[in-house]
Amino acid sequence: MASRFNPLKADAAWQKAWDENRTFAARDDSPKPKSYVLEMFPYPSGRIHMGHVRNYTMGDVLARFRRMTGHEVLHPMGWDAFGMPAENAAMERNVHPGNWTRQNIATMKAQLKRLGFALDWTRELATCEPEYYGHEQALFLDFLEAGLVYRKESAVNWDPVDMTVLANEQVIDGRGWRSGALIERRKLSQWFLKITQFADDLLRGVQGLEHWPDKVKLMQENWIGKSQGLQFRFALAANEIGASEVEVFTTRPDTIFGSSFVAIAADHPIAQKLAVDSAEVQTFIERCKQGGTTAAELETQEKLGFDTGLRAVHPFDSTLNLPVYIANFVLMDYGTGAVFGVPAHDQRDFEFATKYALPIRRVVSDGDKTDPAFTDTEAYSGPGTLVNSHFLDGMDVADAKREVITRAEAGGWGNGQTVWRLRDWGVSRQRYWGTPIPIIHCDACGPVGVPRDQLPVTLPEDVSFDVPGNPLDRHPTWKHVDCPSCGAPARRETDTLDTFVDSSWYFIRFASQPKDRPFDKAVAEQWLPVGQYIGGVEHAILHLLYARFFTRALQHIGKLDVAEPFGGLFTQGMVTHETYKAPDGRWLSPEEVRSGKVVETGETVTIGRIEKMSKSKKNTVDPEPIVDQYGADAVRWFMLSDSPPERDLEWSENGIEGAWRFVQRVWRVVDAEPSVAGGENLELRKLLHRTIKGVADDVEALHFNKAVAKLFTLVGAIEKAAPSADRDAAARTLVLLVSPMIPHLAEEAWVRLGGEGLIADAAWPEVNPALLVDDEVTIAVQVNGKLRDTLVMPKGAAKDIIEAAALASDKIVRLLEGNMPKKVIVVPDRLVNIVL
RNA sequence: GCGGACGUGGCGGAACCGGUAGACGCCGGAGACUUAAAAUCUUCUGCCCCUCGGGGCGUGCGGGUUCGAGUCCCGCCGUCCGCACCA
Repeated sequence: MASRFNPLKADAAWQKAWDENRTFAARDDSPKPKSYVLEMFPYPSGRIHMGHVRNYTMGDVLARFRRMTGHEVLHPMGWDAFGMPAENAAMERNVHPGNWTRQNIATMKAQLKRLGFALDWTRELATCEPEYYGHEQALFLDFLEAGLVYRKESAVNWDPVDMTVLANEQVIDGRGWRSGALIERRKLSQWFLKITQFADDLLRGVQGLEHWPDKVKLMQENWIGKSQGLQFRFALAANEIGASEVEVFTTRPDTIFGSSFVAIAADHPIAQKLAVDSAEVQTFIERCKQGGTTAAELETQEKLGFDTGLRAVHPFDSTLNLPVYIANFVLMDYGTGAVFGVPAHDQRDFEFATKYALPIRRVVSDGDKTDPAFTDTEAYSGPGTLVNSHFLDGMDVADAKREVITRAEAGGWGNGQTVWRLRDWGVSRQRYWGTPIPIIHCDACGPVGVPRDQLPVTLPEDVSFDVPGNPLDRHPTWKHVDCPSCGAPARRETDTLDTFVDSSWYFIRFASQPKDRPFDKAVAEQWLPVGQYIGGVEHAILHLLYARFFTRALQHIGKLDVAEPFGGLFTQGMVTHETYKAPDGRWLSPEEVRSGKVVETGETVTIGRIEKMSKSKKNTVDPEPIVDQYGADAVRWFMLSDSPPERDLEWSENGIEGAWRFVQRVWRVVDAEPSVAGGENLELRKLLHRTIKGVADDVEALHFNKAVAKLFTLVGAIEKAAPSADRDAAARTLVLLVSPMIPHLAEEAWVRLGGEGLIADAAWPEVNPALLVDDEVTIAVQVNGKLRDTLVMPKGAAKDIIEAAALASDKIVRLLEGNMPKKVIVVPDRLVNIVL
């Protein structure tokens, strides 16, 4: 008798069975080939959202599939548990960040469990626990000892009301996002990690990441931003402030004879010196600092310059003196904070020179124009031959660059130089809810590392958030300690580490978690690198770059012999939903809307763009009630259907309904009475084997939507097939094929079919290659490239036989009207094209 | 501005290496079962002509290469993403 699959009962029962059997616990000592599947661990914000569900479903399918294909799979889960939201909650609701976070973790863990993910919960970790961050502190000290950590004064965004440092994203129109206070630039002593020391390695390493999306690789390359050129000094003509030279960096030393000015940043030391005695300079510098740094503002912002009266002497022609300007477009923190301007060959310089009537001199010919007078309306920055450049004339750009660098080095006034866009990583945060930086400041000894036997430096629990500022800093006792070096009274560092540090090595700790050290080298190396890492593109730059840096830094100090942490990377698309607005302009949630009307008031709703689910637009769908209603399998199936995983998936009621129907269809197929009739069905058997092969290939390539389509086709074919032994076999195999995607139903069906053990431990079905080849093929018959007929022929039929058959077809005979074709093209097993 | 991705029915999307465009799903139409509904099943469903045979058009637009182009080349248009005064 046909029954229905009841996810309410099945989900919980099988989740319990997997738990009790420790089915998904990864064994370090397994002889099987190892496979590490990892999704980016979540921030415990409160509840699981659809983005998590999609992300973890994809990883789960791959993890389960890898298990079926004979791998020992590590598929762990943990919590990126430090960060600002916990402190915000503490301030708003007077709860302790730790309680708030741990409560969220408990909630979200329960939610994840209800989706039946094949996770190794024995390795669960939370970055906010001393068992994790204590080891991070040890790594920090390792890096400190290895010279990879240093302390430097650095400007920060300071909110004077909240008395805290803000990230750039938290500064909106120059004001603190929370307090609304005008933000000050303050200089604070901060800790930095020397990521720039690895800039070249990180850049070169990108090339080797074959299983990363090109897009992400490119973003990393651009972020690292390598520029090669010449750094050199201009001598300055005698002047009142006693500056003798100004150093500039250029990627176009070849154009040196086209330079007509030097420009320095507003905060360049020379500008600062000039400002001391000049109100005019002070005013100009102030003006430069105004104006935002947003894209739109920069686009429209005028190039401003101030002629300092200083004159720079051209290194190759001492009779040539270039005016030195302070300019608002020169950045102090890139290169040397000073540039020389070549208006003919740089658009920005061109605009500046036009505005201040500076000479524009052509030194690179674009092929036909060689005249020094430059009359074009925009700069020419393409390739060409040097002209009007003395000894460089006739060289191409690359040769001229080399020549100038050689001469500069020989003359002792400059050097070939590589400049990076990448900055060292400032990791100090003036916050409570983060990893305490294990440093003690002593007046006599300076900053001293906390002795290893005193780790972890734990966060004090008794803190209050009713006053703005860093609770660690105003804690009555916590920071008062003795210097480990000289014993004098000293102060603890009260800054904590950027949470990106926490996520820079968690994947290593997952692979190996001894109590007494961050990880065991040999064990971690068995699992690493992560075979497949899955997460959102929003982490394409920072997290992935920091994790790559950390791994290389660990390799550098000999702790781990792995260069790249993530062998394969996949960035999945977002889950989106339509947005709705009431007539008064407020956003409406999907539950408030039915058939274009506001449920309560009957007002007409404006349907807006399809956007990423977000609380502010109210277009979120909470996964939990959906799981309640349809079960985990339907939700999982929907997450995999239709949209390619790298693209956005639009949540829809119809979509989840369709997924639910599919789950029940599979159940009905399996639930059918076994055949007693026997008999065979070769077509079905062939389709089955094509599907085994196809689904495996698709899952391996993360093309879940294609795998889903193939499974739909197979289910449809089984439904239509008359009872036979082949049909029974197909139904049984189907259960194996869908088991990575809808594992609860698969377990339930496995029992019903008399399968042994858990299907989670079953092997992926074998493909019979003989069944993948067809002995008959359909051949398209075209006339002048247009399809006119099809023929069914034995596979591998000879060309002349196919041609004869095509020409003999009724339709073709009619179309030919007795004419001879000019040409007949035959592609064996594919098509015939008759050209008239 | 620089860099990148993409553009296929009403919708999400398939289409290996240039070889039958629209698989599969959703929506929609018609029908079966039912007192009725739900569920389920059958069937149709790119557009336009047409007398049932069939014909024409069709992968953002305009060209080109080819026996043959969604796929390759050139030029446009549009959407999205990243970076951004980077010397």
